[in-house]
Amino acid sequence: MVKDIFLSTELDIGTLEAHLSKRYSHNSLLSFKNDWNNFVLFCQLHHVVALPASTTAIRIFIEKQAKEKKLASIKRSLVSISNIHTAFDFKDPTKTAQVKVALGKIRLDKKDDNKQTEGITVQMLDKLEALLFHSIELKDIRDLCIWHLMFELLLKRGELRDLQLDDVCFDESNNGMIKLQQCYYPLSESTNHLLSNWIDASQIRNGYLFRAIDRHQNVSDKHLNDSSIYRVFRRANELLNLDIQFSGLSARVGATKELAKSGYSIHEIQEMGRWVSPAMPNQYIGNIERSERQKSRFKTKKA
DNA sequence: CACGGATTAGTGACGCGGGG
DNA sequence: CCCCGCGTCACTAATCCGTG
Repeated sequence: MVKDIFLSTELDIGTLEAHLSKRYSHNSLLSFKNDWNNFVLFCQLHHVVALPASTTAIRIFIEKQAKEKKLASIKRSLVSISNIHTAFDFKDPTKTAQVKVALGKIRLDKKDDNKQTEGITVQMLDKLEALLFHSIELKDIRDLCIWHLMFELLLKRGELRDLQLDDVCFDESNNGMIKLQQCYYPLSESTNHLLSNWIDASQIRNGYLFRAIDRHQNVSDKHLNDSSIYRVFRRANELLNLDIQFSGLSARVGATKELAKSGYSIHEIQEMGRWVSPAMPNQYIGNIERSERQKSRFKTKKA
């Protein structure tokens, strides 16, 4: 019986996908699968039924999970369990008051357990430029361009990865622009220069804008891998000799904070960063805003 | 405007490939 | 045979959007 494989901790993505009514992306399916197998294992250890699971079993499960997992992971595992119950037409055991209360407690305990990516600052970018500006190594030219471009355009990792040479264009005054989602984003003079350097040096004529380079300076024709973009930022860490850890989102986070400091409104930043909602820019600059409010209150008091 | 649900990002392990 | 830069895999965690 098909249900057996759902109770075996050996559920695979294909079987799972076949039983879900909605289509999901690969990563989502991967997560559902892992979460579910994890839950089944728990049920086996405690000799309780996983499908359908009792609401008490779910509660004890998440309370145990909370000891080692982040809140985001627990929330997602509830979603996974919910999905599989729905797929088999069982009543959803995660939607009960008992589970909600337990999750609420966990939420309070883990209020600040999600750490935010470290942002890269203008000063750091300047220093990187000073370090590598005269280098003729292809990799140096590429990475320097990536750091600046991602910062200036608030690019996500995936957006950088998918950029094509055709997305680079020039206005009447020969100023560089990048096309993203049908919009044109102008580049600063210095970033424009770094980009031209890269295009000249790499001799890319078409296709993906940023690509892998092996140590013999051979430029691949495929796009730069997600992991590689992450490594490009970790390289910035090493070059700057910093304690903090950068990641593929560092330019986006750093630029958001920098823009807020320069007086841009949340709405403007949201548009620049192509966020659909202002929630994320709000989160990134939340601390700055609060501290600014504190400062201004201090000023008025003094005056 | 908090939260539920879905997607994307982070990250170590491992392996590849070819010049030294 | 080693090494470097990268791609792939496999997983966890953070981001992000719609909605009520």
